[in-house]
Amino acid sequence: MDLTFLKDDTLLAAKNLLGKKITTEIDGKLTSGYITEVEAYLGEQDKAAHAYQLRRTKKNEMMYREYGGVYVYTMHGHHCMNFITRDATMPEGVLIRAIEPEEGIDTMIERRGRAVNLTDGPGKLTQSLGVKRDLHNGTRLNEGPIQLSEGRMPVQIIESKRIGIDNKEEAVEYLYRFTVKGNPYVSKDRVKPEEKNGWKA
DNA sequence: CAGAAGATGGGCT
DNA sequence: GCCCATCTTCTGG
Repeated sequence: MDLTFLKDDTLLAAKNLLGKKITTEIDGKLTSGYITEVEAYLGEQDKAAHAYQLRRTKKNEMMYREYGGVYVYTMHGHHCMNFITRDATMPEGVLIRAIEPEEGIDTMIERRGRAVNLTDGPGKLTQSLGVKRDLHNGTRLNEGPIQLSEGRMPVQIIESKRIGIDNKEEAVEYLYRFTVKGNPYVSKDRVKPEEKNGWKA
C-alpha cells in the first residue's frame, strides 16, 4: 500500500495507523492483526522521545531515516516496534502498542506460551508476531518480513496520555496516545467491547 | 474481582 | 544508572 501518509504530520500518521493491518512472515509462520493502539513520539521537541533534542545514539540511529522504516528497541528484555515517520532530519515515529489478532493465532499462542493477552501491549505484540530487534530493526515496511496494508476503520478514536513516561515533565501531559474506542485489545485500561470491537463495518 | 507492589531485565551511556 | 514493560503475588472490598 501507499505509505506516504507516514511522511507528514506524525500525530496524523499515528491516527491513520489505527486499523491498518500488520502482517509478518517470520520463521515460516504468518501472523497478522489490526492496529488498535499507538503512541506518537515527536523527536526534537518531545522530552519522552529517544531522539529528544536530536539525541543520536547507536540505539536510536534508525529514527534518522526516511519514513517507512521499522525501529525496534528493547526494554526489560521485551521488544518494542515503532514505524518511522517524516524524513532523516526529523527523528519522529509511532510506537505500536497493541493490535487485534487476526491470522496465525495458534502461532501467537505458541510464541507467547499462553492463550490470553497475546497482543495487548508493545512487548506482547512483538513476541506474538515474532519481531526481534536483532533481525528486524532497520528493515523497511513492505520490503521485508513486516508488511503494512489497509485494514479496518475505527468508528471513533480516543486521545489520551502516553504510558510509562511519568518522569518526563510536561511531555507527560501530551495526548499523543490514540486508541480505537470500544476495542478491548489495548494495553493498561480494561475496555468493555463495543459492537464490532469499535470498527466500522 | 481489581489495583498495587515487587522482581525481573538488556542495551546503552 | 537510565528507560516507551510484563508477570506474579499480594492486598482489600
